[in-house]
Amino acid sequence: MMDKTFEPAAIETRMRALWDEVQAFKAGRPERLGAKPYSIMIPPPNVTGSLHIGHALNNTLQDVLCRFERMRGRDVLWQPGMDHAGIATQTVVERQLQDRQEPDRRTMGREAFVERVWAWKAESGGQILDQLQRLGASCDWSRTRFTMDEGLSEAVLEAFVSLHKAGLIYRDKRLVNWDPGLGTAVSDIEVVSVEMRGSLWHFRYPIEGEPGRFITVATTRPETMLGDTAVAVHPNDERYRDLVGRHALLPLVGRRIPIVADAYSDPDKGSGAVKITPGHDFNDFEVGRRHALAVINIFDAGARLAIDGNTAFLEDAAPEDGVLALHGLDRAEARKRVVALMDERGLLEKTEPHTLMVPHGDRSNAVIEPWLTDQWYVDAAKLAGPALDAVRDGDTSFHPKSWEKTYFDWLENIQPWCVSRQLWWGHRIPAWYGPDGRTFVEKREAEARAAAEAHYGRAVDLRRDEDVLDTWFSSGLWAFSTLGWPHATPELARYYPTSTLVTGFDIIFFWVARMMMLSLFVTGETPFKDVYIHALVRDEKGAKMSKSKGNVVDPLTLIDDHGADALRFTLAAMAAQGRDIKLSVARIEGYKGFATKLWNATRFLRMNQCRRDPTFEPGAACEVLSRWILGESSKAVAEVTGALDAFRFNDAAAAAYRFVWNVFCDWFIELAKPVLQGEASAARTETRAVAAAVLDDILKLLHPFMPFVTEAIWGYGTAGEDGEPARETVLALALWPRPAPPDRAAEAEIGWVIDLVSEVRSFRSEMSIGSQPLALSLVGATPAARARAEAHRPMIESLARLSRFDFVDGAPAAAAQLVVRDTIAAIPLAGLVDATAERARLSKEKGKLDADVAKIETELGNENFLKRAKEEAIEAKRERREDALMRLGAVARALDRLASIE
RNA sequence: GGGCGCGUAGCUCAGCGGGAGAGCACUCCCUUGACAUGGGAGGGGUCACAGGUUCAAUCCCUGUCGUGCCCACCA
Repeated sequence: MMDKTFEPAAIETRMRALWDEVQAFKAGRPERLGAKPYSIMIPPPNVTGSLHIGHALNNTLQDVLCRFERMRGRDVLWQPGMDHAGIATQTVVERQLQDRQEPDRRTMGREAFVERVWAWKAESGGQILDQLQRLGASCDWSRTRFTMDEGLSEAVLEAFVSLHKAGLIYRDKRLVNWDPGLGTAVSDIEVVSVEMRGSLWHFRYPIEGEPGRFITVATTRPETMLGDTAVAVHPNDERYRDLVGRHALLPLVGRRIPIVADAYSDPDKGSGAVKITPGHDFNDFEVGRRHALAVINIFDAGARLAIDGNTAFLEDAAPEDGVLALHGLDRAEARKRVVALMDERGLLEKTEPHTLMVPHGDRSNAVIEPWLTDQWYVDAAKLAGPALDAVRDGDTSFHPKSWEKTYFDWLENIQPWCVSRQLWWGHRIPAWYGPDGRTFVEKREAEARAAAEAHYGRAVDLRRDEDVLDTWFSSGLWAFSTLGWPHATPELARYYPTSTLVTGFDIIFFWVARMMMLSLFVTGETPFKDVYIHALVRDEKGAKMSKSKGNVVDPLTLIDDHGADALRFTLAAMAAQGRDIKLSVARIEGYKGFATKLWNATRFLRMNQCRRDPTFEPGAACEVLSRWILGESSKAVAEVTGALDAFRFNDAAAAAYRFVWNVFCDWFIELAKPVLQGEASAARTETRAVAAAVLDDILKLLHPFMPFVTEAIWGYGTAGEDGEPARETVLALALWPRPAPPDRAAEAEIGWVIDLVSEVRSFRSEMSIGSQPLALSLVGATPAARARAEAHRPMIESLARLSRFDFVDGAPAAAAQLVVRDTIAAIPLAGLVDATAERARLSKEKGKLDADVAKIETELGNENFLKRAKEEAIEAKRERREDALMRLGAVARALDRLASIE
């Protein structure tokens, strides 16, 4: 027997053990090898990660799909795993070394440090996988992969080498986004612009050969002037026309720099003349290229001034006293000093307050410095073509479709992807350099040696590239590397391309687009058929939740407090929202109530011997109530199925909720009580079986959303009572119900009963009658109506709380009259309410009906409406008019009768 | 500067061409043997604003206002 109260925590632990025991989530179960595969690759969480609310949403939706497809009989692979998260993990371990006052990474050396990271992973990495299981994620946990494990590392090497051989990966020296905090290059999408308040300094640069004449340039970054190699003005700018081709003398540095005409310069900005620093500004770099300007790097890897002994800086320069003393200063300090020096020399024209967008590293939050270095790049523009075509041609579809525009816009304007990182934790780039700097890219050192030997004609010493790859490079291979690629495994053949990718829009660029590009290049196939993009869970201000802001809602706490099922149901029900979800705890509480409701309804059915009957055939049900609830159940099955097929998680959840609570519990169980609690009869036997059968369908419908409570109620492995057969399988592997056609006659009949009961309840409440029993008479009922009333008499008497229920020919005097479809029900007023109250009630109803009828009449009187509207629309309107008129007539007659009594 | 959203009941949000919905909150009634984590009945909305298309607009189009996000190389 079930526990009296619903305790999610206990159930969750037990069900996890059960699924584990029967290996419910294992892909490739022998009995399903003939079935169509369905596969989802989990967006691999960071190994350093712990479950946040975004993961909870993302994985709930994936789990809903996987459980749904599994119950439809598909062979489901939900591939789990983790990402090595280069920067995040290296940072965590470095911090740990610092906290424990151990030698830092440079002191311990690369090999020891990497070993240390592995040790950290073994000890405290990957807690998130257990947390996902607490959420109920039905991944095939036996297949868990890690981007740094052996197989995936091989895939990375293979992909890198073949991209290189195809000329799609190359090494280049150009400006990169340098993160001085982390000491590594990052890609452009890892840079976020932050609005900051700063100043705009106007500097005077003396014109060569014309003492006393200056050209004024405005800058937000005074310290970079040390690296200036030109001043640019617009070709059409009259003010400066005579200066083009001449030179300015860079103050403090004494460098002679040309004044060039370039359309990049905007006459309306600042002074119209702009200082050009090709070494530390992306635009200036381009200007420099057009005018063959020198590129001077004035910073070291930590963005400190590196000018002393800097040959590029010192060439053709004669730094003033004190300038070389700035060597080693941080950017911010250098800025102050440069401004002060310029001011002292009377070369600071003015300083204006200015707001500007400053690039920051998304991980480190350090100000990014454009810096000239050698890095590895992926030729993304070339890879983008097939990735664009795949979506344009519909091989891959986004849901909602509107995200395709975002995807197209980005790929159409894509820049080379910088994939090298100056870190130690990650996939080391398989490139070796010969004595002359020649590069050999091979999967293994031995192959590189062989290639080098072939090239040089002798064995030479090779030096391996120090850098590792961007974490997103290995994530980009995830769709197939997890299945064993580059080996032709049976899993690869069976589950790739995958079915659906579920992710948030914030990683369309980072991950989705790159998986598309890399998968298409490597496998020639689009990695997934459908991409479902869900909302981001944000805080109440619409900001991303983050630990540093302290605005996170911990899903594990929510699970502790309300149960995983309630959290999951809430997330699924809210999945429709556009781009923001503001999670409401009240809503979660509400859905916990839903799980409790299901629990208690089940208890009631068990108490009333509603057992599954294997011989029961739903199609052969005789009772109207049976046929009705079976029809309603079918409707719910169709709704939930259709909604899930279309990724409308919220509609699916709402349809299931409505059916279970508002139809099954509120009406079916209540209507069935007289039979269930009555004497033995064929009707009782049938009702019990029907109740059990519909409950089974309910458990199935809800299982994708609330796996724990439904599996617990399903009761696999627990003894059936009173000869009830034991379950053949766990619910997770049971088959999804198939809808049957609804029974219109039963629908009309039970609908009438429900309306009658509702009318009586409404009357009782409006008239403040309380709970005392009422006498009710059907007035002038047709034989059919009479038969119907008789058939359901026990239900009606019990739900409407009637002391008497009979039939009369004419309306009794001093009685309230209720209109129920085509029937009038009369309740004697004597001793209950006075005629005034009843007249008020009827008048109110009449008012509503009058307004309704008037509105419909107007529409039906409109010729254009009749001429142009759809047939169904007109017909529906006519039906509404008939119904309203009928009710209005009854109400009017009742009012007349009241008047005649008084 | 471009792009994409959103403005619907007190709150959080669904709906998106033909009768305005849910959860929570609120009011009233009900401890009837599944559930008071409950049951029943209610109140509450010119669906941001202004035009337009249509027989018909919360829903489609245009604009305005408010609000949020993404992208962008501006001194």
